[in-house]
Amino acid sequence: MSSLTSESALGTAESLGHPATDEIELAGVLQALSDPIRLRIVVALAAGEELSCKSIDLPVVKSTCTHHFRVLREAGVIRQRHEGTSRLNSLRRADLDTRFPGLLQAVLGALRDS
Amino acid sequence: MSSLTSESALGTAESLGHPATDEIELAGVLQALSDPIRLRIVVALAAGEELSCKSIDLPVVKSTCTHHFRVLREAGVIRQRHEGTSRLNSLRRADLDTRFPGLLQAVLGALRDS
DNA sequence: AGCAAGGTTCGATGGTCGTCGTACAATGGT
DNA sequence: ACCATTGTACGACGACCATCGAACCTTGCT
Repeated sequence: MSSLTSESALGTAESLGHPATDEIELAGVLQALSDPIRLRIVVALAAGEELSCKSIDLPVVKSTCTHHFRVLREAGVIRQRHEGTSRLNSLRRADLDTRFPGLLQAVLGALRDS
Repeated sequence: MSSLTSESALGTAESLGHPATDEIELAGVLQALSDPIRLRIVVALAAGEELSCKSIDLPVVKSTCTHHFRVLREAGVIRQRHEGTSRLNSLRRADLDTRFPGLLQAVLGALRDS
């Protein structure tokens, strides 16, 4: 299912299962973005700053939070890295723009209105 | 679940549960587009012509086909109308562009490469 | 009237998803 | 050393989803 099998996705120092840019799949990204909670996460990250899971307040418990961040990470939407006890998340904006030009911008634009 | 309760969505002459333009929801559209078979349908309709269900050949049986077209219709991605014994489908391109500018174009662009 | 073609409806099935709670792990401060 | 903080892992549960087959409906043709 996951297709996180490439070297670049798993091996390197600090990463935990990020797909390479050219491995990001459209259906996967759309799927990942089709959940309201995950859309909120993306909106929060759209400002550009790295945010810990806890700093985005969501109406779900911790373990569910972990789940949503993992879905976004495995789809290639966000990047996660460890920093002390927390995990910092950021949007893979450049990677997404490379792979699917205009997509993220369109989604964020649609989100700004609502 | 469906939120297809408005007058404009259900009542009129030829329509069967199309959401009004301003009722189209982003998460619903993304969800609808997150299935490979439905993406194939969208690609086929992107040329601009109305197509019957049968004229798009998909690796599923009829009833599954009906299911996918309904998902796309209820999400506001396509429009369906009766014509004789068949049902003609078309992309709601203008409506989607109004509601989520650039989104459809980005998706279609991403699809063209793959 | 009879029939073929194109779609829908319904029930069933197996798989995935979102959610939770509990237990666990890692880090940093006191 | 202890503990609080932050997050993960795992198991469970209910809901939803994609798929199929069979029965049915509608339209158009002969």
